[in-house]
This record gives sequence, C-alpha cells and structure tokens, in this order.
Amino acid sequence: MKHITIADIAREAGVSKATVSRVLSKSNLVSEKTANRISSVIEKYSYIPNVLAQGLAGKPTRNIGVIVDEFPNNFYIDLADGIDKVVSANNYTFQVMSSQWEPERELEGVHSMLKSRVDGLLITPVSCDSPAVLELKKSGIPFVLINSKSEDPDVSYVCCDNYKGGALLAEHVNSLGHEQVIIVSVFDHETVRDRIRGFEDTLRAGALPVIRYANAKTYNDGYELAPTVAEYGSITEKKTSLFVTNDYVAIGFITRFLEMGISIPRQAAVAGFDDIRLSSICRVPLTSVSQSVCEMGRTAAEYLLNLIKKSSRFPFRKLIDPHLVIRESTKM
Amino acid sequence: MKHITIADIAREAGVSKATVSRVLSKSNLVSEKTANRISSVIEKYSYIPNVLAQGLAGKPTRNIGVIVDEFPNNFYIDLADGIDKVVSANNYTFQVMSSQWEPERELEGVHSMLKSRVDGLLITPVSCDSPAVLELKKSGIPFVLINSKSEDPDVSYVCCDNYKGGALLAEHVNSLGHEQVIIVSVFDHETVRDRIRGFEDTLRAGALPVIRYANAKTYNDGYELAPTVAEYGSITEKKTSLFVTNDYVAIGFITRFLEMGISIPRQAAVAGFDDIRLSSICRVPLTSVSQSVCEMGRTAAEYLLNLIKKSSRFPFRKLIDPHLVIRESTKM
DNA sequence: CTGTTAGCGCCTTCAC
DNA sequence: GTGAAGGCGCTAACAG
Repeated sequence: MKHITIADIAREAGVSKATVSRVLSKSNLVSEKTANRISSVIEKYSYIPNVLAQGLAGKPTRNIGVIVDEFPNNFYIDLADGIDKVVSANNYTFQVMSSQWEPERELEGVHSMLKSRVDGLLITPVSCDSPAVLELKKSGIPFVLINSKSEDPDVSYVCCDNYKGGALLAEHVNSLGHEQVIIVSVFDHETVRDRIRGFEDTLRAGALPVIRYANAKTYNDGYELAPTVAEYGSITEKKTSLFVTNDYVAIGFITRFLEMGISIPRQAAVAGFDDIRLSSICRVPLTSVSQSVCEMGRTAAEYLLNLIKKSSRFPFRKLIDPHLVIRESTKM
Repeated sequence: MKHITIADIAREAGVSKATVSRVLSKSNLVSEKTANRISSVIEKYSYIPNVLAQGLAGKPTRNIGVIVDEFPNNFYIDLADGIDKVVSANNYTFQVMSSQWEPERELEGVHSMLKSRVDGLLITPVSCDSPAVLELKKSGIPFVLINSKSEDPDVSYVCCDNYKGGALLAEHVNSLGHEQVIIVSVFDHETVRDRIRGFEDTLRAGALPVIRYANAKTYNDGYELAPTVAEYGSITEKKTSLFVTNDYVAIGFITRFLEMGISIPRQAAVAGFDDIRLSSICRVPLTSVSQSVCEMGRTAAEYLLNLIKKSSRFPFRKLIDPHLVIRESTKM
C-alpha cells in the first residue's frame, strides 16, 4: 500500500507541489479558492505529509526526547503526565527511553535520540556529569536536566530543592525530641545526598551515624532491612526517629516494624521523602516531604520548548519548593 | 553547529558516499581495509547518520508508536516497562502519546504517529472500534491492541481474560456465603464489562443489581461514593460482599468504610481488580484479580515486532491468564 | 498568488 | 570492491 505524496495531491488538484506545501503550513499566500480545493483533495485522500521528508527539508520535527532512569517507579508516572500536558498542548510529540541507571545505556539513548533528530531533550541523568550530559552539550541540541542540578552555567535544569526538603524534615524531627535519630540512605544519587545534607545540617546534635544502604530501592528492600536497623539502633530501648530517604522503602520499613511489634510512631517515628500516592493510604500514613513531580515535568518541558523556540538563550534553572506533609507516622 | 553528513565522512576517508553507506549497514561488500579506515573516520567525528534521511530513503525507522489512555495510572507504568524491555532489546525506540480517553485525541495521536512514520503501533484503545483503530486498519501499518479485544479477524490484540477474572472472583465470593453482593462498576470500558459479566455469570443468585457509576476512576471517587453505597445496600444490616471493578477505587471505599466504623472484612468484604502494588500494602490488604500488565506490554511488543518483520502475516491474539490473590479484605 | 528549481542526507541500483 | 546517479517527499528561495 503506497503512501500518497504531496505530488499526488498537487496533480489531483491541478497545482504545484509548492502550493500544496503552502496550505500545509498554513501560509496565507494562497488564494482562498485554491486553498479550499487543495484542502478537499487532502481530505479525500486523507493525506498525511511525511514528517521524515519535512524534517529532512529543514523543518523542526516537533518531537522531543525524554530519557528517564527507569519506568517502574512512581516518579516516572507523574513526570510523564506533566511532560505530556505541555508537550501535547504545543503540538509536539515525545519519545522515551530508559537508562536503567547505566551510564552507557544512557549515552546510547542520547545517541539514538540525536539520530532521530529530536528538537530537544529532557533527561533525568544518572549523574549531572555523566557522559550522556557531556555528549548533549557537545551536540548543541537544547536540553533540560530533570531531578539533577549542574554547576555548569550553560545547562538548564529543574530539580527539587532537596537540601531544603531535608532541612524541613529535620526541623520537624527536632520538635519530636527523640533520643536518637537514624538516617537510612537508600540509594546513591545526588538528590539523596542533598536530602541528607539538609537533614544533618539542620538536625540538633545526637543523631546516629547515617546508615548507608545502596540499592535499597524497593518496598521489599526496606522490609528486609528493617530488622537490621532495629537491632543496630536498639530501637526497642530508645525512642527513635527514622528518616528513610525514599517513601517506598520507608513503607517497607513500617510494615516490617509493625510485624515485629514495634509501634509506629510511639516507639519509632518514621519519615520518608517524595510523598508518593501510597504514603497517604498505607497502613500508617507516612510523614513525607512532597515534591511535585508533575510540576517538575511541566516546568522542564516548558523550559525546553522555550529553548527550542530560542525565546531565550539563557539557561533556565529552577529549584522546586518542597513542603512537609505530616501524617500519623510521626504524630506523637 | 552544522551536522556532519555522510559526504563529509566520504571525503575525509577518500571514498564515495556509497561505500560509507555500505559500512553503515554492515554490508560485507567492502574490503576490510577501507572499512576500517572509514570506521575510524566515523569514530573521529562521532558521526551519527540522520535517521530522517535514512527513513526517507526507504529504511524502516525502527521507531514504534505507543498510544495509551493516560499516564497517571498504574497500568501505564508496568506497560511501559514491559514494552521498553523488548523494544530496546531489539534496538527499536518508541514514542508515546496519551488519548486522555478522548476518541478524537486518540485519532489525532494515530495521525501524528503515522506522520512520523513509525514502523508499527501499540495502542490501548478507548474502544475496540474507535475511529483510531479503523484508521489504523486503513493505513496498513502493523499494530497491536492492548487491553482490548476485537472481533475483527485481522487485528492483533493482547488482553487480560477479564471474563475469567470476574468468574474467579465470583467463585471466591460464593464461598464467602454472604447475604448480599454489590457490584460497583466504576468505569465504562469493555474490559470492565467483561469482568462484570464473568462475575455475574458465575455468582450464585441473590446479588443486588449492579451499581453503575461512571468516571469513578480514582481513590477519591471511591472514597466519596462509599457512603451512598453503604446506605443503598444497608451494609450495616446485611453481611455484604462488595466487588469494585478497580483496585484503586476499591481502596478508596475501604478507607471510607473504616472511617464510618464499618469493619472489613467482618461486616463487608471488599474485592478489587488489577492487583496494583498498593493493594498488598494498604491498610486492609485487598483481595484482587491479578493481571500481569508488564507481561501484557512485553507480549504485545513482541507480537508487533513479529508483525513488522513479517515473520507472520497472521494476526496474533492472546488472552493473558488472570489469577486471584486473596488477602485480608475478604478473609473471614 | 503560483510555479520552478534546488537541495536536505541517505540508500540503492547500475555500471565499472 | 567501489563510484556515479537517481530518487525518497518535502520545503524554501527565486522567479514570474
């Protein structure tokens, strides 16, 4: 089944390809009469111009690339939603890839996107100086980092103010007046480090050293880790505040604690970060720091479109303001 | 910043464009020596061929389109994950759009995808005979329906066996021996209708009429609707089984019931459908019918790639087998 | 207002 | 093995 082309339309309408092209791009240098005639032919054959050819001939593809770390986390849903809202409203499309947290895969993703001539790129980079980001800079294509900051004055980003989020939480924890504080760092990423820095800087003295636990990304990981932490911190003896740097994992902790007979928040107060949907619905609703991921997606997409339109040549940088949501898991 | 082209490489390597093109497509009609020379030039300039031009010249784009109803639901995450797995493993990319459940938007989506010359298309259609699906058939492009079935012998689909899922649940409910059964149909979609049919066909007599409630898609909708249903069904007087055709909404019901002092499952047993992550973690873990959405995505993508490769000209049809997960919300 | 003429970057015969 | 030439479908000057 052969695709019909602009030439077919032109022939049928008895005009030149150029004229058809003009009505396609809504140029008003065409008499209304011929424009109508052409339009009806286009209708008749339900002709759809070939974007590849258009792109090759110099028009922007109106397609942007999105590279995320992985799909199956709550972050991506909201992000996609936010991006979709502005992208589709502006008649752009987007294609997605996942890096699976692997820098090489991320780089491949960038190459693949570049190959297909996206007009711009949104990326939640594995790290702010991963090869992919460097490659993007070299390429000269507009791009915006999401959930990552950059020292480089030329790169745009949208990120939650994780430092502040950590600080907010620490203030709350301070007010709880517990005998000890345990921090579980579940994942090694710049955003997580910021959360912890903000938390530690604001916390009154007396915190236990941070427990680092790489790759505790899931509910199950938290569930598994809970007994170790309980023992390490002698939670049954000292009133404890526990800060887990990620909600999903925090909920795993809570579930296990309850099973172990540790009462939340009486014996141990637990707080998370991200304020995912689950957090308000789970067994003991979780105190958490909320960052609007959907807004992040929206903002980043808007920035990117601006960069593409060259409405501004300056990079955009935005720290989204987090806020604290106090729920039962820390209510004394 | 000008893109370097095949001509640049050819010149630099002292060969013709054709030869470069040959090494690009790994043709073995090139002497190893020149091939190596060309490769190193390609390396040196980190040259990336222009997919638009390649596509225009007749090569497949290796890009497939995915149209989903909306992003912010649990379905999409797992679907994207499944699709990504097979698509990226086969060196394809994909672009996504959301229909927002609007048939016109869905149709636009198809057009947009067609315009950008995707090699094939995956879609969770608003309905199996929406204009978008018709258009797809007309276009002749390979496509697979997800979460929808079709009578049409020419169209491929991957769908959960929702009828069976409903039946499984009904058997369980039968064993509970309640005084009444209430069905809340939260959403008007063919899959939901199948669930209910399966449920009703298998249920022993004595069920209350189905309560239809369009657009109850969210947790909050369930939360709001709960009192009405409780009153309508005199839940406080009769031991009741409640089947809500969607987990997220079911959890909203449960939360509100608990607040109203209705004990789950003693006074009312509640079951859902989908087995989303939340269901095992929420306050009263929810009995639900599990369909592996990730598998659905994977299977659909595999089918599509087969169709694209023309390994088979026959449409594929697959009903994914659901299974029942019994949790506290119905444990007597 | 409309048609003509060049490309855009690549692939694919067809010769050599 | 390799090069030359034509064409994929469209847009963007440049003429009328």
